[in-house]
Amino acid sequence: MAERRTRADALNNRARIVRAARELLTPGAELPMNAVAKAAGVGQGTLYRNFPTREALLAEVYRADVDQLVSSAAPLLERHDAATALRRWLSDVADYARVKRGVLAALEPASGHELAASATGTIGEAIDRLLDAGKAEGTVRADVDSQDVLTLLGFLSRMDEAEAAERAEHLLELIVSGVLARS
Amino acid sequence: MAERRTRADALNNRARIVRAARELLTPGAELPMNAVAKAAGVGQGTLYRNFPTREALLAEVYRADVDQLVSSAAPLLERHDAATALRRWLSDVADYARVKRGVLAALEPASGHELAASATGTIGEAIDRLLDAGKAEGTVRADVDSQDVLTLLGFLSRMDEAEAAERAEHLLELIVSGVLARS
DNA sequence: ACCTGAACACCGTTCAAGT
DNA sequence: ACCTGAACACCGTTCAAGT
Repeated sequence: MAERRTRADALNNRARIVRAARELLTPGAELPMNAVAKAAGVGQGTLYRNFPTREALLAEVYRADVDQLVSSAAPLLERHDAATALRRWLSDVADYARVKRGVLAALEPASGHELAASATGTIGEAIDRLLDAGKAEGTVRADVDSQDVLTLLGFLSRMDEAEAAERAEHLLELIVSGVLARS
Repeated sequence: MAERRTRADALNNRARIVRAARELLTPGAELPMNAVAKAAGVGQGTLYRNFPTREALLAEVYRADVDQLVSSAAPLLERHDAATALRRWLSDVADYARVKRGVLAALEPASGHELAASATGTIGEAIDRLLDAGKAEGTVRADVDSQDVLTLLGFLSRMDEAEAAERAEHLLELIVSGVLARS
């Protein structure tokens, strides 16, 4: 079981791919795979071995941001009732998604394929903690799971920029309202 | 203002394009524009003059179906309270969207571009009638409009087949729950 | 007036050949 | 063991040339 040493150039390439992707992701944010490889100065094959799908690449680019969102859930739960904490946390996530388009879409586990490893796990767990607290309070519907919420957030983050600016906040309010229990 | 006569071959081509598109749209339902032109036996230019966007083409393909959905709203409102009518109608639409993927996505007016003419108009009006009846009853949130509902339905209809089969119904229930007023 | 289809400018992805 | 980049098989869209 000796830890296989990864070659230094391989590590280096991976880092450069992630950095290049981050730099290419800005406003309207298309992200052609070929463009990433070129900007990173690697062959397309290298890109694909490191990141078999665009989602895998995006998940890595946004890992730090996502970790921060995940860890912001616990403090909210300490200071507020669960319904409020949930509402605020989702609002934060939506704000974040508005500037960094495609984050949630990358995290949302696309039907067939394996739940994209740790990132999806932890963000799913954060949502579950919020939902569970709300269910214990009786303020969140018992039949809602983190999967539902992630899917709905994924929808919002796929809206194009203009539409999101106008409507995302209001739609999130409707979604939250649907997740909360009738009183 | 004399009505300009359209050439018979042009009318014919348009009809063949629509028919070809309908036949190509089946299960997993990709719809390459080139494939439509080829199947219709016309040049790509002809396709593009008749239907500048894929959405325009889809809207035409599904016009009859959409008309039927639109006209099914009124009878529901006669027989049920508005909340029930809304719920049933949305459920019908979702069922329909599950077999004919992409219908709603075609109708949802994409941010910038002009509301795709009559179809969007009438389906929007059908939703508004349901919502207005609900608002009069006090069972629908006052701040919801048909635009919101169409956007949310559009999301659902863009899920891939496997995910839709598993989750669409439940997600629709959450959405309806969000649209209804707190009691 | 309307049509055709070659042509252009892109994609994502693979894989033989190199080091 | 890892890399490169040419090559393949697609897209959507345009526009010169035809009828």
